[in-house]
Amino acid sequence: MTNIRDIAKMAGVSVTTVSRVINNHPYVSEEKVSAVKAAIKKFNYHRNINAVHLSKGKTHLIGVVVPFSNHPYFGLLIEGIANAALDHNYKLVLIQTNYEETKEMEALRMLEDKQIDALIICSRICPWDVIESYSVYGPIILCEDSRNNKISSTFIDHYKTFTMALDYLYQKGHQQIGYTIGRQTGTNSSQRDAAYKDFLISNALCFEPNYIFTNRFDVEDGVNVAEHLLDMKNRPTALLVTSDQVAAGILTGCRENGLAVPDDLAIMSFDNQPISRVMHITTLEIPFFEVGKKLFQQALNGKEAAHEEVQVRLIERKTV
Amino acid sequence: MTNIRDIAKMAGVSVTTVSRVINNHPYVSEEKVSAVKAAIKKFNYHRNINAVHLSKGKTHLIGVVVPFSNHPYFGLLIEGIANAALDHNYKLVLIQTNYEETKEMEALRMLEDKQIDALIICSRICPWDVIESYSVYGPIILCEDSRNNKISSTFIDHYKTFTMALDYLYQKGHQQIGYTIGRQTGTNSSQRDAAYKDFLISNALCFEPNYIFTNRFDVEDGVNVAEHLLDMKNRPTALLVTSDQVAAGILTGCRENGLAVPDDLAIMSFDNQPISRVMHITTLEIPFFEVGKKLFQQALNGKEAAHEEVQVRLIERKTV
DNA sequence: GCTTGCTCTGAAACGCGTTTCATACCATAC
DNA sequence: GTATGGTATGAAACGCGTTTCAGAGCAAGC
Repeated sequence: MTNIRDIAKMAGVSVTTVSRVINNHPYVSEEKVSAVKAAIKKFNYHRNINAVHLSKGKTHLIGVVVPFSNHPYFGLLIEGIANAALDHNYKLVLIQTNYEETKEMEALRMLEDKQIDALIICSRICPWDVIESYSVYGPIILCEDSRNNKISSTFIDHYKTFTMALDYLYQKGHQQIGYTIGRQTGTNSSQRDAAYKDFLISNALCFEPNYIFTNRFDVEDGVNVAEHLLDMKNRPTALLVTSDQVAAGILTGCRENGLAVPDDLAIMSFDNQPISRVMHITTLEIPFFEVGKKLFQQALNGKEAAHEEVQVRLIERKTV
Repeated sequence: MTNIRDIAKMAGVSVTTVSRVINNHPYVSEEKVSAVKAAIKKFNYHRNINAVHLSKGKTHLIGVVVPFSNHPYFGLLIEGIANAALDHNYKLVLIQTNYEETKEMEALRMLEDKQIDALIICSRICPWDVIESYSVYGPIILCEDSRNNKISSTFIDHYKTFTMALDYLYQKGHQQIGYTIGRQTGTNSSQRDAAYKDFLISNALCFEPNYIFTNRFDVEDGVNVAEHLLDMKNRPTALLVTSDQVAAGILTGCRENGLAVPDDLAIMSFDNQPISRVMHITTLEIPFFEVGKKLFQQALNGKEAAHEEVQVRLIERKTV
């Protein structure tokens, strides 16, 4: 393999000059530029990018931590980040954790080792203090409300959003409202839980533990919720569903079992994925591209912790 | 930042010995091992991974080219590859092309620059000869039948599969069979097209150009197909659909418009994604995890071109 | 006529871990 | 008693591009 010194020799210039030509530095005479370019072409020279990385201490690589890649929520988030990265000539290193803490630690260690310039964590398992301790090595951006912490974030205020959605359902006459959620831990979930409980209290409603369906991620989980509903004596009249996929499953399950939507059960969902459009599901739109863009922007700028709130938008369709 | 030489000095050993300790080389005495480990701990030393990459000429990074990240097909493929990568301590660099040739070229150039050890292309736009010309720089693996080329692949024989599916529909009494497909170009599509045309000929059926729906990727495209169908005088009685998402859309569209499935229209789909299970769509299962695993395996082994065929499996449900 | 400041160039230092090669010691093997 | 081979260790070379620093040449400004 030819290296920069070979090219310098061939072109009759110094290594510095070759480097300048490669990096479009202005102060190189035309003749040397063409001599270097000719040599590069002749020997099909390509700089060893790892040497560049070592020398510059940067890799133009940004780590993206997701629990799964095949879930539409994360797929869309990745797509949003990927598109922002494209524009800035950055590449993404995908770190799929399956929610295993060791994998998340590996991602943090990649930041420490300077294998990535920044780290975007779309969903976290590690505790705050661990993540904070790694933030000295480079920007870490989270996708959850971290205003109480020293880590940057692009987030949706799920307390506010959930409250808004619950109020909306309440105004439509619903008093028996339940919700489905993915995992129970995590900032987003606890914000939602808090909003739910506060809503019940301020409207003097009873807490029904079996109105809450946890670990619902997928269409099939949604069908399962619908089947559960059938067996309930005192069924909720409305459900807040934290993913369009789950909502689509519930809707399908209801239809198959003769439960009318929205008359027997109102469904309000999250995300506004294509499936919700097709199935006319009322949903709260998350602007994934905007989120992805902001996450990337923060990863790029780094330095001080910043917090970007993103607003959701209610899209009224036919399930409420 | 402390480097390996600092640690060597602190521990009173040579740089080589430090390197040996880090890499668990056997020939180091216990006392030196502990001295080095102590120094590493004391100074919180972490080796600069970019120096390792430069020195070794490897990055433990594998590039994965996809047109989109948010499509369930690619999401599942990525998930399969990511899981295989996890087991082997490799990381994935996600290169989203949006089917732009320049982006795919960038991925090839990353291989040339040694930024990635291998490249998996899930869907390709560049012509064969271009891809072949880059295969000298490292393993390139494709996700399409490349038995005619010098590039490795894990693939599904779409000619065989399509033929099988068409025969199945024919045996069920269908003579007016159409199909939907994503993009028209590409090996997979032309194999399918060839299978379709051969099927028509060998069964003495007429070619109806408007039985073919191109550029159908998503649920919404599926709904659109259903709406198209309504306007047709001489409607197909069965449709082969190359994605569960599209099939779900068609099914939804049919139901909304009073077209009975399978009586008015039979639907046979591909992938066996969760949505097809929930909606009881008859589909041809693609074993994504197996595909992902094999793709990764080939990327790892590299060297000579190899071809791995993967079989699909018919899953009979309620749409045929 | 002298200062300032831009253009152009290259030697040398820098970023840093791995690997080869040489060497030395000690213990079996014959 | 000598050859053989494993254990243990370090100096130096290697992978390679970027950047700093120093200096030369030339033109515009006062």
